[in-house]
Amino acid sequence: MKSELVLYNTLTRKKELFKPIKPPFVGMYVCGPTVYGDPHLGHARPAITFDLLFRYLRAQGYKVRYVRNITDVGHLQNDADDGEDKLAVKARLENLEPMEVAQFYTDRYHRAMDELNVLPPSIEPHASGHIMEQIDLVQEILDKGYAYESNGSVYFDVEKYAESHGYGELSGRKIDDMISNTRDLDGQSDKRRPLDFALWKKASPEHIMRWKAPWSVGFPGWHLECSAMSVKYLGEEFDIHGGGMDLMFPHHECEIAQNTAASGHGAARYWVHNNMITINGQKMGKSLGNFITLEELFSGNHKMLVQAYSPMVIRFFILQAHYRSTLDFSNEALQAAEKGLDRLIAAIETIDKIVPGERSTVDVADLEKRCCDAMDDDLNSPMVISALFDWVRIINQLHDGTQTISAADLESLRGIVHRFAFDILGLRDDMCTGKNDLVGPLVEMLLDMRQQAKADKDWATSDKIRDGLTRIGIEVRDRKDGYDWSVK
RNA sequence: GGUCUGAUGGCCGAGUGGCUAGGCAGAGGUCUGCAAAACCUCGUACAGCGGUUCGAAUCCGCUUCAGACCUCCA
Repeated sequence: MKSELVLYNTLTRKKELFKPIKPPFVGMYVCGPTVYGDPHLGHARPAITFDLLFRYLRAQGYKVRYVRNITDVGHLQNDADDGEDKLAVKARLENLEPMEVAQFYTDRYHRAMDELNVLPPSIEPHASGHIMEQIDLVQEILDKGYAYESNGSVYFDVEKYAESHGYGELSGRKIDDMISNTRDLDGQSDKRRPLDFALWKKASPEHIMRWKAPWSVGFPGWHLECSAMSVKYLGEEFDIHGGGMDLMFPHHECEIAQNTAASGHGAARYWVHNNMITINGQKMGKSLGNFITLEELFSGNHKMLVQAYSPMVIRFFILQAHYRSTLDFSNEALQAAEKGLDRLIAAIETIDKIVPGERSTVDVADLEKRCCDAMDDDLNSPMVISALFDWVRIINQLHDGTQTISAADLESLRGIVHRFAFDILGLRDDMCTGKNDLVGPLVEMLLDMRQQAKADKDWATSDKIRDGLTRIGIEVRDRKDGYDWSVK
């Protein structure tokens, strides 16, 4: 296993050579969705980013345990006012059991991920199934003196913690700035200081998701689950922690503080953060009302969309940008991605039609090197795609006979392209879905008839067959010595 | 207000001291019965102003603009 992979570590703000704690094993934790709404375009970015990392690590021979949680409890809607749970609010509105809501959206999330060809994680723990672990962690932090109980709730004592540890290191914040910036006049809070965050909240009477703990009947704070579950499944120290950049503060910062308070050190070595998707230059968000769900994207059913975009187009679109850059959404950009993807997939299919020659006029090893180098350089998927496109041209030239390739090189070309396009980038060839055993011979019979018509200069018949096939979604491409066809 | 990013050709998007990113769109050509596809050729893009340098889109400073986080968010 060659490991030249370099990852940008938010913790050090540098690209670092990735060295697992215990090779060949790699532990990776990624913040998953809060299942109180439909999965949207924003969910696709981290899912695909870390799917790419997961796939690449596996391709490198690592045995990866990938943990991605489901948040089905515990994200307070508003720390200051009613302290109600997002899921509970949604449940009351829809008159459903909270778990029913969570299950519904979890299923929809899974379906969308499946369509995007995002591999399921090794473990997908639910916050609601790990209340005990979270209570234990709160107790540990209390025992270490970094938390205090107040009226049935437990808060993390940020200032005390900051005396001996760095709070704000991940997000690059200074505690003094934070103190001077957080002058909330919230007199009702049980918190001693505004910076403190909840580890356990006492449930108000109308709060329906609640568990018994030593301090009160209540529910865990919203940073706790990731601390508890990552350590439970990956150990007190593990390799990679991922998530969206917006989670850097306060979520991940608090996570580090919780782990450090309990065990003396942070849990993750490499913190990897994907950037956001923007719409017209603006972040997509619930409050902005400009978010597009994945289902709307796949169906085209949204006022901002001029057409439907297939899951693979979305995936390809996302992979065409580096994960740490913002990616601006537009119909134009998505349409460009769609056409590019079609051309790429068509070329990959063309590989199988290339007739090998005596010797190669092309350097297949160069493609592999470019792809590997790009992936090793902090998962530079746009560079991988760029290399593949250079080879789209070469593949077409090989097919046309302006270049030649030996049988051995052809086999290795096929292997490299499939490995990077399908196994690592996770693209799926869904262009030949219609090419089954029944349709194929039928189409070819028609096209043979068309060849005969062309030979007879019977253009009327020839065009009738072509137009008819085009109408039902079969594209015919004439060649000097015959034809190619594909299902659009 | 504080902290931090970013500004690349018509659009999307890599790169980051000297050597073509790539895709989409556009122009011309080859091929073709026509068309499509494919292939070939084509764009003097790096927000502005200074500075460092033999040389800067790439480093430094300032200016302008945009965005993110500080509150739930992927």
